[in-house]
Amino acid sequence: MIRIVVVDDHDVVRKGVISYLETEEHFDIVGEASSGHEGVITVLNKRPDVVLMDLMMENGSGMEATKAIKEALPECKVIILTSYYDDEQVFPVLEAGAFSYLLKTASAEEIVAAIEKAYHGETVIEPKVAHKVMTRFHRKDPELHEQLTEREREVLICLANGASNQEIADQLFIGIKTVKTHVSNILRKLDVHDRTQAAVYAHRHQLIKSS
Amino acid sequence: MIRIVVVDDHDVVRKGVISYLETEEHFDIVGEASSGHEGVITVLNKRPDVVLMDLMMENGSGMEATKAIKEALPECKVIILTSYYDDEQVFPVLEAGAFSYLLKTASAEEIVAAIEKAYHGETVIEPKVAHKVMTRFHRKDPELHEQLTEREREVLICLANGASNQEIADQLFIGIKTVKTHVSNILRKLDVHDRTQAAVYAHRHQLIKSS
DNA sequence: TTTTTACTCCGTCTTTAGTAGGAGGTATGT
DNA sequence: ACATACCTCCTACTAAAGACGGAGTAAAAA
Repeated sequence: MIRIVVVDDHDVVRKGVISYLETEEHFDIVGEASSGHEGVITVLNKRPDVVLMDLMMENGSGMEATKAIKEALPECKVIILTSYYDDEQVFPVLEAGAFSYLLKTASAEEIVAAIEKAYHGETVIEPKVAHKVMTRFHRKDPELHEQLTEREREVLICLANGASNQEIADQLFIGIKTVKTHVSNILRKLDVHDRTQAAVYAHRHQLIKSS
Repeated sequence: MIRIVVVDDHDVVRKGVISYLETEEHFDIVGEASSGHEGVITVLNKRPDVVLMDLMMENGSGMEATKAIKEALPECKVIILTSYYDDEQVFPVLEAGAFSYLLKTASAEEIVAAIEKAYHGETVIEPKVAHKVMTRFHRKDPELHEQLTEREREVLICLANGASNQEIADQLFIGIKTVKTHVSNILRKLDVHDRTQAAVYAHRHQLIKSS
């Protein structure tokens, strides 16, 4: 089952796409949203495998939503489904983390195929823009946590098990001040704003086994 | 591969048990410790499937360690391997979360079998005490998070995605004071001390998909 | 109807977390 | 000899989290 969320502010389009996708037995539409902001919340709660995202929406752009989703759920594939081809939009949204880029003129079969391919890690780009893209997006960004030192990794593991700074200090036999230094460095390197997000990061990236 | 940690303050016993267990190809001794306190840390970091735990240890009892492990990693099976049969000890340690209870007089084959059974969810209790136990430990404790209200669950999901109180307030369209109230109630109901532990709880119990 | 539960919000207080910047020690490699 | 990276600890500050107690509302259950 491929878990899917559809984000489009045009109700008719959204409902239509959904009802069609539902005819596919191995698709599971776990959520829908009518704005980028709603979309992010829905995606965070439902944690789908694939997101179908409209680029041009009234309140809250699909681009920002894509960026937010990509940051929070790097494994989640966002497929941009846009009304028209715009050179200005393509690259920013791909940089934002979009996985595939389709036009709404695509056939239903093409969209189904794109979802399946995305699920298996294969990108589909509209032919018109494909060649412009192929060159630039084969660099996978290095996992952020690879920047961490050994000690920082140890601290992160304790932190991600729910330990307070004082408890980490006790477990690693260092001062709480030192722990704070490490934590600050971890937060900076992982690009998160507090320890809870760092703990979430650790669990999402399986630095900690979750079950 | 069954991942195992051995905790025993008697070096000879510990080393002996380990070297025997290592002859089993499908066993992976991922850690060892010589005290309950060390044991907890090792288990949290290594996250084994099964823990062999001595009950009577000098510094830090196996009972407290068992309790700590069970709280942090409910899926981790702790097998108590004790020197003698003591009515006073059996029930507390089983209540603390021990999964099986063996005497050190057990044969190596019995221990191996107990590990394999524990891994597959089957409890082994020393015959002498088995009948006393069978009656009392078939109640599975209710998942703590079932006590949460709908709203609290929503808050927990946001929290476990790394949101601050203010961000939760914005997402749910309520005041930050209200969020604080909910968070306090969540912490109490989940029996944790801060939001990071609550986030960890949510990920461990799969209230949030972790990947 | 009364009671209970859930959700909302408030003020006050204490503790913890996190930032910023500096600083000394120890490796390690250039 | 020098530079770099890491680990350690420090002070001082600000912001956030959390505890505690109180309180109003609405809906559901007794």
